[in-house]
Amino acid sequence: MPHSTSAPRLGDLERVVMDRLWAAGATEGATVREVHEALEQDRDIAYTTVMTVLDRLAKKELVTREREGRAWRYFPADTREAMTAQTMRRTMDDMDVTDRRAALLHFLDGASSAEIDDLKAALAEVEARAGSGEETARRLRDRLRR
Amino acid sequence: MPHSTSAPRLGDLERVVMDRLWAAGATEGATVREVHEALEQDRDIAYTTVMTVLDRLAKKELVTREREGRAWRYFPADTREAMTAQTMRRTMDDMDVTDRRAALLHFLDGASSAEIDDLKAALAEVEARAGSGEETARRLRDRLRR
DNA sequence: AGTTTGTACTACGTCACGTCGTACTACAAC
DNA sequence: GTTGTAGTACGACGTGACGTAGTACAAACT
Repeated sequence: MPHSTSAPRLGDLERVVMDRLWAAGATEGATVREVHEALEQDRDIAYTTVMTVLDRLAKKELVTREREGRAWRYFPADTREAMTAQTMRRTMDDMDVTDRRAALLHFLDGASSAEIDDLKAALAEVEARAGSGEETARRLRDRLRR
Repeated sequence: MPHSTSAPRLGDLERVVMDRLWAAGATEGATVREVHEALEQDRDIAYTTVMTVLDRLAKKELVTREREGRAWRYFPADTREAMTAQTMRRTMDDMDVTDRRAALLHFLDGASSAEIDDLKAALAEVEARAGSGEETARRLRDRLRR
């Protein structure tokens, strides 16, 4: 049996391509040609290489695509922030961390004070939403699961 | 040029081996034999396989080792929690997240309320340490860098 | 001296990724 | 309608990471 790290990770080029899609905007998306033209400014890369990467990203469901004439238009499946958060969460799950408080403490230890402020802001926002009748994405998911 | 995702990731078996080391304890550590005997209970695995994995973990500096007679005794280089936090942090860096608040918000969205409590506890602890004269590891690092 | 214990080094299969080439197809321009 | 020209689909190759292990060889017991 070979290896099989649960979730899909991003390679270097894959990340660069995602960057382009995000730069293009979630609703605009981009075609292979557009991404290729953008990347070509910085590096020497074949059109088909970009195509392959976009294709693999679609298979991993990190991007979606819609027909546009004969071509496909690709869209990021998630925002950069959501994808990042998801990866972070998966890391914690994969590592089988039981003492999450300790893990988070270590995480904060590596954080700048600006980041800690960000975290407090995020926390406050979650609290606020919990206080009002608004349903967070998480709570919605929880509810649907039951 | 092939790919090169900045930081070392753990494969499945590597993680299992780390689990054994952590189970053995950071100060006790374990020899190849010990780890092998433990793993053998659950799966059919060669002694040398364990050795190779431990060797690679050492090269990645995820474990350290000390001579003990002819054998090596291996120790986890970090706690599970520290390593997890480090990986999470690296994820955020790698993903080039500018809007950390949004990322953290998404992270919290995937969190259970127990986890949120953990986070608040961790945050309070950091605050407390900042308030007292105690120096956190981060602040120490910051200071040394300047 | 023979057996055991342990390491070092090499090796092989597979998968993920970066990287393309080629074959084939619609659609447009002549 | 024949010739280009996008575009895609599919396959392929090289390399590094990992899981997996064999072999060779040194040290340590018996």
